[in-house]
Amino acid sequence: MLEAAARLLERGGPEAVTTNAVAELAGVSIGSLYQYFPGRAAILAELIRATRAALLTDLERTCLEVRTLPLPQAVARLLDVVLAHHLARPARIAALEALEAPLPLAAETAALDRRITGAVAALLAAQGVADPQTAARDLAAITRALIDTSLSAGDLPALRPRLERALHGYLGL
Amino acid sequence: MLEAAARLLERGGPEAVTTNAVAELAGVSIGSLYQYFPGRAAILAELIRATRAALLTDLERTCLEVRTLPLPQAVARLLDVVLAHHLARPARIAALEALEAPLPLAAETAALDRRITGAVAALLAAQGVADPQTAARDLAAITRALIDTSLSAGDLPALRPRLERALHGYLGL
Amino acid sequence: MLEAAARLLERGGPEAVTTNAVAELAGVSIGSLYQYFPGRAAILAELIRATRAALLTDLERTCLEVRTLPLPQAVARLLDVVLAHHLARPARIAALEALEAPLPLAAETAALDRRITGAVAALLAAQGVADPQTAARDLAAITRALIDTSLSAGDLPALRPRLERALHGYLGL
Amino acid sequence: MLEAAARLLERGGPEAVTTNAVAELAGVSIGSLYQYFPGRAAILAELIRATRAALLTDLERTCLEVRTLPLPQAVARLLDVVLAHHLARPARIAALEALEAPLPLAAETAALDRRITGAVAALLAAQGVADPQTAARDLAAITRALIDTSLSAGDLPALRPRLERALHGYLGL
DNA sequence: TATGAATGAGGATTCATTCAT
DNA sequence: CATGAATGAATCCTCATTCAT
Repeated sequence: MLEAAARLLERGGPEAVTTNAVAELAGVSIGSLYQYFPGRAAILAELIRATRAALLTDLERTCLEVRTLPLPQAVARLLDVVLAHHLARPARIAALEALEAPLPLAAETAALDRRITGAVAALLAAQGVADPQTAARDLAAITRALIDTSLSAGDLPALRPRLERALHGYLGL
Repeated sequence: MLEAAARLLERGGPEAVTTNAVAELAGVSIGSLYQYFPGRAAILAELIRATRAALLTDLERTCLEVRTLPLPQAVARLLDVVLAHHLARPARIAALEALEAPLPLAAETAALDRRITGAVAALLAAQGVADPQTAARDLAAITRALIDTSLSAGDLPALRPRLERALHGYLGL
Repeated sequence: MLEAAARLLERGGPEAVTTNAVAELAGVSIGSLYQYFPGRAAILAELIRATRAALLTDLERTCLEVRTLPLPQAVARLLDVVLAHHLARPARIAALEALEAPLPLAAETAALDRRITGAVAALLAAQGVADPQTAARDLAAITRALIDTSLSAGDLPALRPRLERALHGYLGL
Repeated sequence: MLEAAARLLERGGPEAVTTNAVAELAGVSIGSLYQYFPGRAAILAELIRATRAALLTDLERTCLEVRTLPLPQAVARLLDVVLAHHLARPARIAALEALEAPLPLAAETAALDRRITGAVAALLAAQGVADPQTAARDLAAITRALIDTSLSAGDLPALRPRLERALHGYLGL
């Protein structure tokens, strides 16, 4: 059912994710849908949460692994993870991000966000970066933005060096 | 009527922009609304187009003015324009950007986008930047992304130096 | 539309009063129904209110008229009014009364109720009846109850003397 | 399960008595519920029937006991029984009565009703009351009505003398 | 040109009931 | 016998759009 919701979101935006459409595409009845989710909002929320949780898992592990590397290499490794995350299901991630802005993020998802930013911020702090919280947030924003544009322009493969230039510039490397 | 639609969009997101709500807030009848716009989608499209056109006007003029300046100063001047554009009505611009992603951009708006990117690209080309089209697109994406995060984090005033670091880094300055 | 709702209520009880059924029987679209009533509950509430208001009008006038009559005659005149009220649309009144118990009476309807009881209580007080508020309430309850039973037993025409015996007994006449 | 249904009925009215809610509150599965009752309506019907049967048992016994007493005392004894019946679970009885009006009384319940009325009618007939069937019905209606109003007004304790005045008046005592 | 009442397709949600395990 | 996941008809309600005045 989440898979169905994600597919509808990719194809037609948030408005296409109707409870009936999700149920039909998932091959279940609306009744069943409501046995697993309290409502439409919960489906979208869970979609966001699950995606975030997947990224967090990968990112936290990597942050630990690269803690002792020089900053440029550490950044490169984090980029590997994030780019892989987006490349797995490009349209889906983009659509979910567009969804988040207006939505009042569920408590648990907000917590995941804080943990993601926190993990990166800890890494930056250990490397002597000033205001690591803000830096982590900014780097994430830049990364997401360039991935999204490249995605719709179709030149994701060539993005990497441009993205690294921006991030290194931000970090003063 | 566009003003009414914009206000509703800021307050309640896309779902709040119903034809009836727009008509009421604008102080006209729905009948009249449909005499000026063929439908709900057209209102949103025009809202995007008008905002884009305003930015284009400012940017094109500035691009001409800074053509002979060294790149860092030129970038600084363009940033002045873009930041002013966002600061005038922060919530509105953010909401409109969130709106664009799923929407199939109208032909005219797409053309405006191309002119905006083109103007900046011409400037970059004149300064010897490689692949100026892509660079213009990327710089715009970075700028938008950092403005949006800073907006929701509430530290827009302190954004400028961080943003310039990222852009300079991207341009290899 | 209220007429349609009332008819459905008579025939099939509260559960038969669905918004779609009301609209269809009234010969309008559901959309129109929602332009005149904020929701299903409002239709039922208005039905009760209107019926109460009609009774109040008749009863208040009669209370003034009979103020100087001896109590037995006054009671007889009030009974005329109440019986006429029920006989006009017997099933409807009964159904509405069954509806009221669980419903959280709207403020305005509760006010009407108080005015009805108040008018009768004033009359009783003027005649030296003890605890006129409670007496007014009790007399109304007895009257309603006997009308309802007689209605479903089909012997309304013969009810009058029995009803008067009960009321006179209550009042100690 | 009947107990659960009754509790739900008291708390939230007929609409709160959903099959799922009954099953959950009773601590059984819906599947089991449907092994004991053919459907939702049957639960409500049985609730009414059981309550009626309990009253019938008490009333029939009492009718026999008071057969030789003078009418006022006999009435007082019957009132003892009926008032005790309501006072045991005031909200439940009131809710059940509200439920009966629209419902098509099951055959067995209607039979119970006839036996209740019949028992009282026999008593009245033995005391020379005219039209004992109708009288029994009317007395029951008056009693129920005054109990209900007093219940919602919260002055049940003080009801007795008022109720007896009405009943005695009806019976011409 | 302006109005706004009317329309009805479509969306979210509930709940009585079934049936495979 | 018991279970409870699955079903889908039915309900309330919204909102884009039309059209007679």
